[in-house]
Amino acid sequence: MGEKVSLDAYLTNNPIEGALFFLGKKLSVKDDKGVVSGIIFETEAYGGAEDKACHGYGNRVTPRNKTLFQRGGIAYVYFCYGMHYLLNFVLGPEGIPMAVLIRGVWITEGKERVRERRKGIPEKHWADGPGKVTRSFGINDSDNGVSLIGDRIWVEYSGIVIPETEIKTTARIGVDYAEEWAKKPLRFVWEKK
DNA sequence: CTCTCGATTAGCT
DNA sequence: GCTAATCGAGAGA
Repeated sequence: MGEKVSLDAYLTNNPIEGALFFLGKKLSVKDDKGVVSGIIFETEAYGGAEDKACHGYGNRVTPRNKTLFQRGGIAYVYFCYGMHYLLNFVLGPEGIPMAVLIRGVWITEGKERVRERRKGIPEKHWADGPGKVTRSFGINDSDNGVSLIGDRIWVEYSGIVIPETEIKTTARIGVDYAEEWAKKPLRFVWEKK
């Protein structure tokens, strides 16, 4: 079992640094039936207040996004498209809206549990999208604001060091409305060779 | 109060 | 590649 990622890693004020940092790390979520874990392979960087694709754009605080303005090290979970929960890791000091969207995870532990939750879906597609990640891990709005260094959700060092050549950088997905921010290269995918 | 649309997914053509 | 599914947040009246 790897060392748990401590609070310091979440307090960066650079969302790109955060998004790259969490690639290759191991995410775990525990409930009364056990633990599901997996390696994060796709992330996107959001924030701060200038990012038109970020829910905290212009420092606009609303009931939904207030978690995003809290200090890093907690989960920002929100409901989207009427049917999906999306998981983010909040970054930075209090007052600055920054986060990493967790878009893809390779499930490594608790597979029986995920097989049940993702019934009928091939393993390859269990968690290869942000809404699929939350379904595989059983995350919902009750996890909004939960610590990422706690007993429910946590992240560990996996021992993996990803060669820079295996990290693909692209524009973020689904943010076409964000004008010039829609095209910025803030999505990071580990394409394992 | 009303209306629009979204940090998506799965299934079909 | 195309689109139905599905509903709450947020903005404006």
